[in-house]
Amino acid sequence: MQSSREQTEAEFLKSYDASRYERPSVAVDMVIFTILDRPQPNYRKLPEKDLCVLLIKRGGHPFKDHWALPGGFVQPTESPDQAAVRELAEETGLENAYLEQLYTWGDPGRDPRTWVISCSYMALIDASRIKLAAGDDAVDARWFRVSKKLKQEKRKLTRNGSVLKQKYSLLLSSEELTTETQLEKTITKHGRRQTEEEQILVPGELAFDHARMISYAVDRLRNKIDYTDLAFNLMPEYFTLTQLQQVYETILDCELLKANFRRKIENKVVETDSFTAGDGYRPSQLFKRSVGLQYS
Amino acid sequence: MQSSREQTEAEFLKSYDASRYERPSVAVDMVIFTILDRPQPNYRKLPEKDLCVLLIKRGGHPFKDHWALPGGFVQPTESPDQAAVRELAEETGLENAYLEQLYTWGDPGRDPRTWVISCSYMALIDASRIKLAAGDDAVDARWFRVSKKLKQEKRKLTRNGSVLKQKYSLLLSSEELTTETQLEKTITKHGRRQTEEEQILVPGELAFDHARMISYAVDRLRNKIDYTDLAFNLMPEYFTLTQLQQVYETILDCELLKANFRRKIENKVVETDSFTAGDGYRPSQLFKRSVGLQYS
DNA sequence: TCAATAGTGTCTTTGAGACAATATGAC
DNA sequence: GTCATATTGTCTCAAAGACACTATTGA
Repeated sequence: MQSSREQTEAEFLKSYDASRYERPSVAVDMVIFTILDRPQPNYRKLPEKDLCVLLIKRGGHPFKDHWALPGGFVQPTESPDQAAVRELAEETGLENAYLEQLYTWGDPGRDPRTWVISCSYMALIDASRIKLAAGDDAVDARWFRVSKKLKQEKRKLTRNGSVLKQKYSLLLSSEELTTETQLEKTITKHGRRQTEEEQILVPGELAFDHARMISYAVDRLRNKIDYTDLAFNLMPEYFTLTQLQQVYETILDCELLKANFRRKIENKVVETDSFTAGDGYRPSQLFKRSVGLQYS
Repeated sequence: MQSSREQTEAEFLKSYDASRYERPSVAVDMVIFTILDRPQPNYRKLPEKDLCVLLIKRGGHPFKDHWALPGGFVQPTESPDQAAVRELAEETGLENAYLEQLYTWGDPGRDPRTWVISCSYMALIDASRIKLAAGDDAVDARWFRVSKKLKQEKRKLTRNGSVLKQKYSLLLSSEELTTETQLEKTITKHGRRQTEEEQILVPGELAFDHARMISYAVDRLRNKIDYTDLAFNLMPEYFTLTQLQQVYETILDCELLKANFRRKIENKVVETDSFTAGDGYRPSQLFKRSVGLQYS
């Protein structure tokens, strides 16, 4: 195989013409999620949780002073996956967080400078492990609360199928800025075919198409949390079952019944001998993730 | 926003430096699936079904004369998604098949010519609509039967977690060539963290890393067929429930019970007045996909 | 009649969801 | 005791799975 490839170098060089075509820059953009406690005014109450995403304030053009996802260009010596690991480490100092490739975006014109194709990744990190060195390398980095809500839904029958249009509001907020992006998801059934598409109706103040990337990541997280163990990546090593439930509730944006939730996750966790204390109410047992031989 | 971006052109140009970095070529590779009847020797028996993938024989280096996924480079005027639509049309003549982005691969050295990052897509087409104009543009194109099977499984407990190693065999076969690729999937649980990885143990005769792309696509198809309506994209407009069940069985590589299957899909299909005839056994009612307002 | 597939009924088991009841520590 | 949360038990309902039975065609 090797030898036959080197045999006719003329042809090899001919196919090398591909390198004369125009090439895009390829970037990775990191949607880094964590769960943070909301400052709770009422004493001796459980703190509420928020799903948060890490954004940085851009120092240079384009979109100077706008908030954007952390990321960077893929180097010739690394794969996009490796670039994502590197960017995550540079941004948060974490070497081994959960990381998942999401989608590769490349609408012409998504970057006003030049042709850039971007591969988005989702990272899940445990907030207790990270100390946001704000201004790490002279950039502002902040956690923004994320809330994606369905605002409107329209169903229509067409000649040979049907259309479902859903309007969503994606709200990102920190102490410095609150910005809303309005998106429309269109699910079309035409004959046997079903297609799905999400468009930006009203862009917010985020740089590039990063609001859409965040929206996509929220969807993925919501969908996968039910049938995977993704949630544990957002937990500290020891946690109470109520804390775990709060993480599910925050991500799914709905309330769950305690008894049912515990049944559902009972074989994914192991109890420990430790308990919480000093909270003004009954102590709660601490659990760890099960390290057993079940996989999901 | 626009004005502030044009304000300090000096800075704009500075960030434009990104274009001086080395850039990769970006390609799309198409995993085009269909279901084909296996030639059935026994008369008046239902034909068995095979999951098939479209491969083309490469005319040029590298991997000259090896079989490969159809695909091509993304142009500056289009997104990867649009490139996938274009490539699918060029290869099959189909304008509106089901198409889904799968994964973006970019291991350095995956293409011996130069730095190429490739975005893989899965397409599902109804074999009854396609007439493989073999040698369309002077390339051989063939359907290869796909079979991915678990060969071995090892579970091990580690200090702070566990490891599951699964060996798979991916068999691709047509009249011209049968080739096997052996893959190993490693699922590691370490503390709260769960990671998954698939490596090639023994490469087959396919070009580039295309065997891994096919393996990934088969996994995706198997996972999604349970909770989506993907299967209908592989069906003709009118079909019997047994044919639909065969498609599920072929993809999942297991047998299903008729009564249960019918209950599961009864609200996804609509009956018609037509029946099959002349098969040597009881006629079967033909169904269409439901065009109702349910979505999945 | 038989071979082969089409189509339906029902029992059991499993799991999701709803709700109720009891327990415990700080104050 | 009260407040707020922790923890467990049980009932119902729906879906999944297993299995058995009847129906219809061509030969």
